Amino acid sequence: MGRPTIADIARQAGVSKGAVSFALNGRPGVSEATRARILQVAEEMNWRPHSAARALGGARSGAVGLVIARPARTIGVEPFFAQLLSGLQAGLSARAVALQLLVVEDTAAEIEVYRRWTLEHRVDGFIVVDLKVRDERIEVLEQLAVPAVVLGGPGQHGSLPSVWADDREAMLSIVHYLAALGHRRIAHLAGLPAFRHTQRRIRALRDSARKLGLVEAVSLPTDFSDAEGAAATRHLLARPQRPTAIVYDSDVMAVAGLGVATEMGVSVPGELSIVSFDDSVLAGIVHPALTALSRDTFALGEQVAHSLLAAIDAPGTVRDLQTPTPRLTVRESTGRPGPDEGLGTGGKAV
Amino acid sequence: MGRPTIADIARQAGVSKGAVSFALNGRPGVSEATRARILQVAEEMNWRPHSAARALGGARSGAVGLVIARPARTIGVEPFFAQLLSGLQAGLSARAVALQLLVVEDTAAEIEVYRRWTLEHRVDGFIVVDLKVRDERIEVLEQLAVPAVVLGGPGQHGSLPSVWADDREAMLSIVHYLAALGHRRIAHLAGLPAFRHTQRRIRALRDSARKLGLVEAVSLPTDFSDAEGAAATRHLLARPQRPTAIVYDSDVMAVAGLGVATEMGVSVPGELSIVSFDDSVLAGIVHPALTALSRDTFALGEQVAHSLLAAIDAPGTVRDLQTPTPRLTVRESTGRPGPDEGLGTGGKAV
DNA sequence: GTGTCCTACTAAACCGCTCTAGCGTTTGGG
DNA sequence: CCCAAACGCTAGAGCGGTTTAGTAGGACAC
Repeated sequence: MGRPTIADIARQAGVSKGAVSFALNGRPGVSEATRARILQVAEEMNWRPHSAARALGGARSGAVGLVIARPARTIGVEPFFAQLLSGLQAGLSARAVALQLLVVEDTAAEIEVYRRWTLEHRVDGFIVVDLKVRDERIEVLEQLAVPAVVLGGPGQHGSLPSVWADDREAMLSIVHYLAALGHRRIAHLAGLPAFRHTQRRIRALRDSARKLGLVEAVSLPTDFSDAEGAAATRHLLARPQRPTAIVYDSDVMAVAGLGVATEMGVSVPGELSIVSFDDSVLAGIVHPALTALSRDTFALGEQVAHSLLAAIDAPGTVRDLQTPTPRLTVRESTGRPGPDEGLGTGGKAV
Repeated sequence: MGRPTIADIARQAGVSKGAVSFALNGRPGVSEATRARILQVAEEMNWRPHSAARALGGARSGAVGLVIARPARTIGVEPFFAQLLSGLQAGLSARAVALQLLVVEDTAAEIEVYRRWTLEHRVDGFIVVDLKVRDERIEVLEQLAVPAVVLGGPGQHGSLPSVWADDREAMLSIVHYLAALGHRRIAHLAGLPAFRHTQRRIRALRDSARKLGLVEAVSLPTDFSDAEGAAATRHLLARPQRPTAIVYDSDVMAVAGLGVATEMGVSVPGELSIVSFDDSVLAGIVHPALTALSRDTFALGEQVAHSLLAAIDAPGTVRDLQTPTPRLTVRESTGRPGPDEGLGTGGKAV
């Protein structure tokens, strides 16, 4: 005999299939004595529900989907994603829900996967990341009427609930910290300009620069890659009037920038302060260790998982959820600007 | 009406459900004219197969499983896993097979998941990583008679096919390179001693040390974490007779080690050469950039995916597959040992 | 003309589970 | 004491596909 089915259990326990189903799913309709007996037989036969059979009959598929539209080879670079993934896992596996992961090339392909997986009943819901400024995915998901949770808000994501952190407030805390140290020329190596969070950070920097009376506060968009991070840093440091502090939107870029500074003989933090908008082991192990915005990405993933599970259980009832604002972890890469602040004498000071 | 089923298509096209099934799956039993008509109707109705319905009836579930037994929070640290994942994705998505990912705490839990997912028909096969010295997972999978591919060999994985690279040869290439530069005291910060590849690397170092007549060649086991990597490095560098070169089993540890050396005033590569057994962006962006063993982890993932798909299609026919031996990428962290080689004068030389 | 084979298709069983309708028995209220 | 309600359970109809057994009709050989 192959794997046992509820019919086998029913025969063994001397009851009907229906009774077995009730007993195994903890729902009323059987006496406690019968339930116990059925459970014991099921245990003895090492029975497990056949996930496909359960998913048929209109029930849940027991999986949720995460589709990421980025060049496949770049995913490995971002500690952020891996951390998020681990957190999602933790949140989902508590309820024995599986995660279906797919990396695609672009948003069109991503949307196609949303369509397909929904129609195929392959997943019960989706997690949406990398929210764009005008995001077409939102309305597709709304139209498909499939539960979904958006990572990154607030607002601008239609009827879908989101889990978000206050990027604006975080950027302000960085700028205030740098300004307090005496920095007046701050550069910002931003991420992809199409992303909403990139826009929010750029705007926050501009606003606070005006309020604090900074001499310069420029945001340069990049593609998050170490290559562009390094190139932009080189460009900035070669200018006659160079910034005394650079804020990087990802830790990979920050480390790459640190490498460029070292290579160009610009001392950190003596002549240049570096702040990373993302924290990970990476920021802590380089030398000097990077001052970075710490947030618990793992916990974020767990939170997203919980919101999604709630949205699947009771669509329409889940509200947006704000996670704690990332806090600045001061390490060794930031300090007062040198005496020749912003005059660009060529990197030999201190 | 909800989503269309084959019954809807059958009605619309004026044929039976069976005919529709034949037509949609490209199997004989319908005329070309009828097939074309059915396909067109299916297209018009935007029909997609219900994955659960298909998986019932004994067919494939269309997903494969990857279960990783490591502390959840550490996964994010290893670029290796993320790269592997991306490669797996690429290999699987070509055949529209999904990847079910799960991070568990220990091997016992991992085995339980193999059992569960197999009995639940949730996946069609597994990818096994982190092969241990005496690995109990192998026989569990053999007993479950589920297709599986092991990453890391050769040998010692029962009847399961494996995809592997020659760790031994790779380690030899590192040692030869360092010896040729003049190094006689080499330390090796290894990974978890329970892993087979850790053992192979340790043995390779010991063998070549003997053959090349090195003064010292010690392997210290770690847990792959940046913390242990840093601690062990600190310990090594504080010894009176310190090594002139350290080989790290992961890039994260190598970067952490570089940080410690910098902090202790030990110049790299002047007084200490550093080699990482794993390459990733990380190794290239720190300063000095790390000499590292490069292998195409993404391609490795693709290869594993292909082997697994083949094993699912035709169990028992898939052979072990060796991937290209990683090659050393020489960057800036290695050089000739200083004149005070191995005498440990306190890190002020050069 | 009859028997045989093939093609193109239909009808229905089946996969394993869920869920509803229904039925016999016990329990409680008036 | 009788009827109604509650309980504990059974039978069986789906869910959406796949697959097998069976059949009608035409081509062909003898």
